[in-house]
Amino acid sequence: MRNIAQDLQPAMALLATGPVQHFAPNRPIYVAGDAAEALHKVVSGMVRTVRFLHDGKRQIDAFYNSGDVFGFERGAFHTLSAEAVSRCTLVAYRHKGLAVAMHNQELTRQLYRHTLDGLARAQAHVRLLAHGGATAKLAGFLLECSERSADGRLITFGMARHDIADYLGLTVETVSRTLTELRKASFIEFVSAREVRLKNLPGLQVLNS
Amino acid sequence: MRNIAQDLQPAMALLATGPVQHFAPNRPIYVAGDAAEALHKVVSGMVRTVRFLHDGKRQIDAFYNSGDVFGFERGAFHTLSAEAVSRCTLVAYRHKGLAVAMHNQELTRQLYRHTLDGLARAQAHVRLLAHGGATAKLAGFLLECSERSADGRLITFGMARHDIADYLGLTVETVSRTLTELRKASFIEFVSAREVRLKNLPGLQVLNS
DNA sequence: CGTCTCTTTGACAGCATTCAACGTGTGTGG
DNA sequence: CCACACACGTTGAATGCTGTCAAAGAGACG
Repeated sequence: MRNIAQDLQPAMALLATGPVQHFAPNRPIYVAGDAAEALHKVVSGMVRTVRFLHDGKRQIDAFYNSGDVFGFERGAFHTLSAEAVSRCTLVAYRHKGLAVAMHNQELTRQLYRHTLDGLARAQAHVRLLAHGGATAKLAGFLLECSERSADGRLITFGMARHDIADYLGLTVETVSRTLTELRKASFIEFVSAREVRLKNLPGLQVLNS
Repeated sequence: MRNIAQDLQPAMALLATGPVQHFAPNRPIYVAGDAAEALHKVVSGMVRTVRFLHDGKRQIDAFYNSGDVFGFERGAFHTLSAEAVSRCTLVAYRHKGLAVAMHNQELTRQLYRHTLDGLARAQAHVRLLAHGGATAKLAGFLLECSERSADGRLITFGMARHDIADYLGLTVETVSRTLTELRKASFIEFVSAREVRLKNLPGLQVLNS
């Protein structure tokens, strides 16, 4: 059975590249309310999309790594802010150019595929958030990181504990505590505070289920 | 009684449509793992997309009302199941037809827009789930229902308490308790168990923030 | 070497879940 | 028309987990 998404060729360049941008850690890329003039593709480093709540709390909608495209909006303005997590470089694809590119069927399909990626990502995030316990959430988060890592068993966090907490709807303390519990139970092993070795993938999948 | 063809006019009028389908409450529309052969548009009634967890628990990914399109998948198979909440009628758009339709720029644009709608919906859901308390979640849910209701102050739930609970990552008991608290605090008023009048919209927005 | 941020750990209070029981409504068959 | 069954909804009490407040340890960088 063929599906439109299957026809898309991920290997091809999305578009003729726009301006290349560099950002230092924690620098804003765009802010909620800004005009949404372009999509952004991560060339290197890591990006987070963020929502700031009225009570001062922060919520992370997604993390983006090399190859990921972000900045999709339904309307003319950004509903989220985007920030550099680590030092990173991006390429911008302006919507003006995209409108023209819609004549090109291949590019249209790639754009569609990246949107579907974002949708799948958001749905996976919902699954993570709705399914109860802190242990389950962390296990799920580790597995998510694992899938995006070169070595599936060695994860290098690009982000701080605080970022993980705001992504999972937990507090920093709970994240820290739960990670140590996972370590004590031999599910994981710390190389450093930001590097984790997964010692029991099946076990983590059970915790996550 | 409206003519089905009328509902199709604004979106994808030129597409070859599959048969119109009718479903009784709680009947499956498709199941996770099925081949994703078509998108579905709700003509009338309400649909939920569902994820069944290994421990027997259930999670609702989204609710869809008249005019909404669902069934977007990144791969060739459905990752979620879809079920009728109420008695409902749908129209299917097969991917075969869509692939041909990608030549038509206007249809492509509409398809893209519906995907963005799904993305925005999922992001709003993430926001709801991550932002703490049961009261905040219910307030957010009521506001979400309000925006989709003809009369913004009178909501008619199509779904059971159990569905609301699985959508918000809560238990039925907590949903029930929290709704009565909101009633006692005069934020809402029950016409019946499935009909609520919102008496304090600004107040609910504060609770939700 | 000192300062700052990040991370970890502890104690306690608060809130959601769990288990249990009781109302409520709806539809079916007698 | 009534009675009953069954699914849905509400309420109560106790447990357990996460948030909060507080403080100390660990790295990074000048």
